[in-house]
Amino acid sequence: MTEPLAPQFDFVTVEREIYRQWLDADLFTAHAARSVRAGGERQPFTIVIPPPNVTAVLHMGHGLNNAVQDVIVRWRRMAQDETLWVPGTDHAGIATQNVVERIIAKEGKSRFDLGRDAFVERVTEFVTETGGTILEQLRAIGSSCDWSRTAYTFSPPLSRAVREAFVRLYEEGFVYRGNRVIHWCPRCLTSLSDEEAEPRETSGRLYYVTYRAADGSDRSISVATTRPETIPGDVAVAVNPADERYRELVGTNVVLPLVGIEIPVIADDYVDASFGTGALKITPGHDTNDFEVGRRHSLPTPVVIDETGAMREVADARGRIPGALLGLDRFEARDRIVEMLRDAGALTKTEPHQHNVRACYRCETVIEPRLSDQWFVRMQPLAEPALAAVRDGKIRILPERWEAVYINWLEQIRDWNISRQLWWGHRIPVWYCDACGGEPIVSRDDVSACPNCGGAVRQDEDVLDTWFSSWLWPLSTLGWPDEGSEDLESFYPTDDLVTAPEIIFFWVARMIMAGYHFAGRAPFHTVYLTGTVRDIQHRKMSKSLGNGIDPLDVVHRYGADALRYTVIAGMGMGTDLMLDPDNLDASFAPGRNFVTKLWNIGRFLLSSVSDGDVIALAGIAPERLTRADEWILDRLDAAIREADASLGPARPSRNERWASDELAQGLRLSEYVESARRFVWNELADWYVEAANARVLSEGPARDVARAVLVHVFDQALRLLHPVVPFVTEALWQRLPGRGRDEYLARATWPSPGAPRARAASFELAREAVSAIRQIRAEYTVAPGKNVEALLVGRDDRARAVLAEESALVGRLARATVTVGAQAAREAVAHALLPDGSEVSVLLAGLVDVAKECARVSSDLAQLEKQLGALEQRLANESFVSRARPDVVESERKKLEEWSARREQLTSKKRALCGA
RNA sequence: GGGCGAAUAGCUCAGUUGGUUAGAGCGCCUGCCUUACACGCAGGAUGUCGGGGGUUCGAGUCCCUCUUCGCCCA
Repeated sequence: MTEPLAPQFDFVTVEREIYRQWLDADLFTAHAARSVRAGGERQPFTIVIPPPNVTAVLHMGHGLNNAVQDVIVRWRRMAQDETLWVPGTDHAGIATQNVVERIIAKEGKSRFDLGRDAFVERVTEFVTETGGTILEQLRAIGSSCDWSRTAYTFSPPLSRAVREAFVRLYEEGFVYRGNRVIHWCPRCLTSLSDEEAEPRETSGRLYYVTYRAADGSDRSISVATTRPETIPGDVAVAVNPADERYRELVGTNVVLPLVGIEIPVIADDYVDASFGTGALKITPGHDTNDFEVGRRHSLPTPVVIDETGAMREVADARGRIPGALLGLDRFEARDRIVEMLRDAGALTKTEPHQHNVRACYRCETVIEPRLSDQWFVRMQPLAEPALAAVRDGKIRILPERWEAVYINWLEQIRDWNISRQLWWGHRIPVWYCDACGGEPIVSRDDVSACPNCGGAVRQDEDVLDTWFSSWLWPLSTLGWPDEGSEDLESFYPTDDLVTAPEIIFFWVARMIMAGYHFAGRAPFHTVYLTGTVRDIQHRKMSKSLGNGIDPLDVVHRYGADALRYTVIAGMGMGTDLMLDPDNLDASFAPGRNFVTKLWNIGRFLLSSVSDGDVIALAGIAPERLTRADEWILDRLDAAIREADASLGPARPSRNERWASDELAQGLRLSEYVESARRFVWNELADWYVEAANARVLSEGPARDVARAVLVHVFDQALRLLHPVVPFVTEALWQRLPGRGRDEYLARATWPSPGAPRARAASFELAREAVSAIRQIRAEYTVAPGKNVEALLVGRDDRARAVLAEESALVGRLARATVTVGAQAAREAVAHALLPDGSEVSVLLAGLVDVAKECARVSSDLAQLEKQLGALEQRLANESFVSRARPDVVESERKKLEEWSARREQLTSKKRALCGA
């Protein structure tokens, strides 16, 4: 009927072919009209992708993150939700600009040589040519995104959303222009947000500098600083008001060394009396904290370092920089000023000092805090609903421990600097009229003339922080600000957000704020934070360390399914994933082995049912099922239940709020995978396929039943596994008997468990008998091909009946000729006692070693005695019996009964074998 | 300096509200190329659950403390 399957799963060909089929059948496109929110029949389920940078190429982090999303999305699609996974990319302002600047630097040019328009044109070209590579790569790992909805943060519709958000926030008073000390990258020549200026542990030096009193007395005050080059910008020396040492100096003036200017000694609580000398130099132009102190004391704010990091009298700083320092880079200036201070006798000592220095998150250049005009968003009012959402269980963060981090940050949130002195990004929609010099004109539409005087206007030179477009992503990709957008109505709020913990502040928290502010609702109900991919030494994989693994390399070697299986099965919730870049075979063995196993099961199973029709299981009368059939159907149901329990619930059962018992449930992907794996491998392949084989190969009605069960169970198993290994399951499923041409597993219904099966449990006795015989065979190293004789003695009538009915099966699986008797054999045999008390004896002519058997029984008995002793003691304990839960006591009593019976059996066996 | 978390088999990790003899994958040992699968089959070994103290009839699980490691914020 069908061609036999290839001996090896040709994933290269098959994966390409299957993905093309999915696209041709348009399986990933969501239909807004089908969502219940738009009057349709289906629950919507939506994930928006964390948009990778438009210039990015796929790395393991993406591989992991998108595998997780695809598992969830495919599960919900099969569960018949109207499922939408929105793909897209981020224009990544600073990152992309840096990439293109590096390219033109090779041509010997800077962006200033090209000019703004030509540079932006150049970046646009670059992005058009190379951008979107990563989206192609996502297909190679099987991502089932709705490609018809591919979004880009710099596209016209999303740019419109950005403008709308900015203007609305301005109108509402949340956006303002402020003159503040911000983080400045002297290489990128832009300001950065608090989050973009990342702390780096650095070994520096602490310099102790003496500031002499201005009254000519010999009094002085020594300050400790890590940045002596900022001394020319000092406006005060601050001490703690409670600090006795300096009390009498407060209110007097000291002289700024090398500069000669007089500055006051002030008292401020900010100063930590225990750090350094307890006296702090205050440089409001170049330190955020000092800026606040300066403001409290109405001090001036001289700026002595320019935008490139060079010493210059930039503002309010006339006469402050000694000639020898003028024009020097800040680090050269540091060395120079240290020498000068030493020469002047003002440097009392230096000592090594570990501290955190902020660095640009894009180029690692040390940040220079700098006073400048920037646009800010007032965050505290926006943070309140975002804080409440997590506290009230409208949004859950998994693993839960990240909730504390989120809450902690939001509780002390600071205003967000959103302007960047870059060229690549959304230009700030603010215009200035120099003629009338009035209020800035903030507008949704481009402004060409001043609305007041009709004069010329110029647009603000700055662009917006990339994250100012990212925080709108769940809204803007669905059509916001167009309130009538079908997608917005049908798919917003979305469901899960899957991302890395590093961007909780950059992105996750801000999206929640934007969701509440602009749409009045949380953008999603679940935040799932993945772990980090690390190498064998637990170092984060990174380009610079060269310890990365290219996911596409893995796809070429072992297939996308193997990659997906390995990362999903290997990553518990929130735990890091360790992979060895130098040993891909070992790292991806779990996935590769499993996919191969699945393929081989399919190959065997499909070839054995390929001739003639297979009856649907529903057409088989229940009484025709064997005990093995019922057992595997029962195990299947158990696997389905476990998978459901590990994955779900998909959404809060009550509207928009998680019940406390649901808060931490679900999305345990590794547990789901393990349930499905165990079923397919350890139950279906290891037992049922072996057990059913004889019937499948036979002629007659038993064959029909076995085939029906086999096909049904495999069909369901493939459904269960499809989200994690979509390609191989789709390829096998389409070959199952009775499949039509245009049926796809990707759209098949998710399995649901059936009613309990009474006889299923009794099959365990047969399995235990087989295992017991196999164990004896292994212990006596009986050649695998050699048949043995085994006698099974049931503990009671029921066990005897089961063993009698299954004796042929037991014999076949254990390579034994099985007799079911009423009494244990007396000859020299190897014995085993099954958990229920039934006995197995294997006759081994000439092989049985009585001493060995005696030793085995004795050790079993000793073990049992020990446990039984503990049990008896527990039950003899009055307070246990009276205080433990009754069901616990009951089960302990039952156990005592069983174990005692077992002890009797073992004791009599021991007597027979060991003599005495 | 403030906050959070982790420590369970050689490695990576499960172990839900305290209640069977603490599990899985990989690795390891023994025997098998038994015509679906050696990327496999059968069997096996391995844990004072980081140390100490406490609560409890009962602790890997709860509390305190110490040690080590990690993360976030300053």
